[in-house]
Amino acid sequence: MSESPTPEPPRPARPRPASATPPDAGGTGREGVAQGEGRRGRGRRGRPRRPQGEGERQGEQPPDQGEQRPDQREQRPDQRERGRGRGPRPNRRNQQGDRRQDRPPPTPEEREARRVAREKRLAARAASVPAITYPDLPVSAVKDDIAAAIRDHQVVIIAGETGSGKTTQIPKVCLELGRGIAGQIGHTQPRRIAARSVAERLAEELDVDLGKQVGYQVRFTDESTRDTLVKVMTDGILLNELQRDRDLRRYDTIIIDEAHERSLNIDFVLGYLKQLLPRRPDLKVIVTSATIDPERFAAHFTDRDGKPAPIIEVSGRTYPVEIRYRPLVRVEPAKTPGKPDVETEIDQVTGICEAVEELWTEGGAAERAREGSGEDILVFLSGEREIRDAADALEGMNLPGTEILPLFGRLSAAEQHRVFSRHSGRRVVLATNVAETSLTVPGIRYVVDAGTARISRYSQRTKVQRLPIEPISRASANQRSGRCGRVSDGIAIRLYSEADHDARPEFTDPEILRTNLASVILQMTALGLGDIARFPFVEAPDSRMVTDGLRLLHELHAIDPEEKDPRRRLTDVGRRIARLPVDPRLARMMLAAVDEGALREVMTIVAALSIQDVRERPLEKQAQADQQHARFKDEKSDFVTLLNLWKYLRKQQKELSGSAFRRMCKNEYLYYLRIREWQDLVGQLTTTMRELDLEPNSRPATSDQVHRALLTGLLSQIGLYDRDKREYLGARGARFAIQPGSALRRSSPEWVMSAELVETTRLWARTNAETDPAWIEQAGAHLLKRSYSEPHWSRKRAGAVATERVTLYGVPLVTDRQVGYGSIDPETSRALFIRHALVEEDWDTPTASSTTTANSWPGSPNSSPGHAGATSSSTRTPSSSSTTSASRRPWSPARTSTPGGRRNGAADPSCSRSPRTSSSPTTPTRSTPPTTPTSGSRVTCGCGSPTSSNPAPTPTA
DNA sequence: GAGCACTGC
Repeated sequence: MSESPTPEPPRPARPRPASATPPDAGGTGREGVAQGEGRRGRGRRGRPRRPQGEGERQGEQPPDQGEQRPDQREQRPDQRERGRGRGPRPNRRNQQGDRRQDRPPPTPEEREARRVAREKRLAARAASVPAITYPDLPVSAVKDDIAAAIRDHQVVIIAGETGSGKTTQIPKVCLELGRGIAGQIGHTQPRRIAARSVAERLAEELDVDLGKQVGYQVRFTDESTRDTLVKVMTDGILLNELQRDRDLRRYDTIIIDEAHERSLNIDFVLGYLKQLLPRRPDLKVIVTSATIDPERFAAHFTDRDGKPAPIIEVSGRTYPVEIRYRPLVRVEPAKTPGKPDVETEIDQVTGICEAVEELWTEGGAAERAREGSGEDILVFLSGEREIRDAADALEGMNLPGTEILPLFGRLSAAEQHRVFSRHSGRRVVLATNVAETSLTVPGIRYVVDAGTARISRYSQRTKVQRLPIEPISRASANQRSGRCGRVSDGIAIRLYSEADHDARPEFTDPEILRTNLASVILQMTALGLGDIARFPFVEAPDSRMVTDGLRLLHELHAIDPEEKDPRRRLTDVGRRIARLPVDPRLARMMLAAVDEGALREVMTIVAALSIQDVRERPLEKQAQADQQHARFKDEKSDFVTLLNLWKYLRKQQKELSGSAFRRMCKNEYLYYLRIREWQDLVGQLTTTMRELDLEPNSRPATSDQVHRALLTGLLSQIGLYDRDKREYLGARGARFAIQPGSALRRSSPEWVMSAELVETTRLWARTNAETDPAWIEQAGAHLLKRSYSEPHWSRKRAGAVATERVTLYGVPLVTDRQVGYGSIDPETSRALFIRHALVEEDWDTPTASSTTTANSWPGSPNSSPGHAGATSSSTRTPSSSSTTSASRRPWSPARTSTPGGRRNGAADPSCSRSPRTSSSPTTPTRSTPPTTPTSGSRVTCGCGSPTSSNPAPTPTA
């Protein structure tokens, strides 16, 4: 093991290897973990994993139309050459469109050759269909009904609980119907691990090799080929394929599994399919759901006659579960007869202990447990803290032969894994919602449901994500109690009353009603779907949520809010953000990083922010883990901390063998599989950026470059420290605190930007860095509000001046900057000029070498920065010789001098208004501050570079 | 002085 090394200095310039994927760390990474890991390395039959972005780009065409356009197959030389240059580049999609039109129509011979090839492919696919048998499962009993429904309808809804076998048997019914030949059968799952295991089971039941007739694709892993008949994938993969295959031509059948989960992806796919069906009459869609609410999906997919899609119900193979209500009150008979009984509330922990005790003594349970049959108890709680409290109390009960196990997402892999290990005696597993859908805890006979969960909600008021603890819905309660009826009959105790249960909402709000819609809106705009209000969502989001999504996209420069034509609303930046497989804020950072020359660093940070933290903090060893991780900390930036960690890992990986590296990870509380995912994601982002002709920097970027790029994605997540209240003032009056664990917790710098603001017990900022109001003013120029006070005549500046106040979402960036008032309020300024300069002659006649009104222009280098807060490190160097053409300004004194030299001369190296920001393709400088000169005069900033559209000062860093 | 859960060419 190495001694705490100091993180490396910035990475030296090193040519990038041809493959964008980071070098293999050795090992196959196949250890099973509770969640999240994908099978890596090799397929089951030793087939090498297909590298990302390399080799054939399979399946852009349906198997029966397998011909690929030449422009899709290879990069054309002109595209390759364009890659290095800066400046705007033409949209490739348009080029393809043009090219398609340019292509000469096929000759009859070509057409015939294609027809023959197609028939050959179809015959080969048909011949590859394996023999189909059905195991003894509830769904097998109704397979003929399902087959008939699919044959007769374009859309079929299949409702059935877990254990019915619908997930694995329906693809087989489809194959037997002859589907999967003309196109693939696409089968979506909400989670990667599910996609993989469904494909594995299907391949096993059909007795074929995984990756041949049955394949799967999840992020970073594609175990499917053009010859694959059934492709299982995450719904995100299907969504992403839309970008290249608008009509999903490669599929002849699409199965959307677990639709009741109603994730953002599922809702988007269902809406899209609804629109697609009339264009693809040959396409069959099967939507499967738990038995809750299949009617909603049936009604969504009405046919042309307005008839809802048929629903086929499949019974599940589950055992009866007895529900007992044990509300958290204790009823004692009234002491005086005739008076009502006395109810006293008990706390949740007591309720849990009593419920566990009740189940403990349940008829013969203890005896059965001794015999080794599953008698375990699963307790559902809302979060980590509740789990710890309950665990402490249960441990205190000293139940004989009993193990108490916590289970929540942030637990280390090993800790999560304990619930899958074999054990003797009894177990009480205390879990969050992970155990409701993502993880199946084996051997559960009893459930205790506290009836609450943390639900992610987007706050309309503060535009911030919240995680409030809420009563769960009836559907969720049903799902929880169902977790104990899988191996035998079970008992579920609900720590609330039946009346409480019945009064609860039927379903949890679908994600689309609870989340910021920026990403969905962007994808829809990029796909040319037009008006969001008219998109056929299963449940349409509130228009205010749409407005908020659009607002964020404007903040990111992704859309032009003034463009009325929705097809033209997307900016170049927006089009590129839509291509990048990360959150729009993070994608924005990457594009800004290109201009800053910091793409390599920012890509690493963005990938880290996109995945779960690779740093583990086991419950019992938090101090040791913190100590290990402290080596990487940067005092001013949690982002730099991530870079330090990345550099350390790369260095260790180079020096150690695969197994030694993994040992090191474990010893230093780093999660190997997430590190692999981090590296995979950096590889994927590198590839995608390269496809956009954007290359990473070869020279290491400075911290300022990195943070300026990050800031472009975090403009509404900045904060100004309020010393009195010891908290930060954020956008729209939000007040937040730095989360403990952030390196900035103690230093509390004046200005911070945060990668994530989440409201739990209070509004917390997680992953933060110090920032600079001058940078914010520059990056947020399109969002600033300016106001002016105390206009007066300045003898010294020979012009009207006023005090400027600049705010971003209500956060004061500048409070008392003295600026020229002429362009802001010409009339008042003119009056001041007449009264003071002309009438009172309060004016020094300018000499030939001095300047006049130019200095009083807002944004001219002589206006004081005046940034709020005191720690601004970036005071601009005043440049005394700026000038402007004043002749057209009616309020300016008649005599204006034009000092020679600088004007239109060579660029002043001290000028911060570099061409980078004014001509960059990714940073439109179009902005509409109220201070744009009205007369069209041109402001120069002392070095001759024109800045006519943006009078905001451009500070140096 | 602390955090539900997923997911993308």
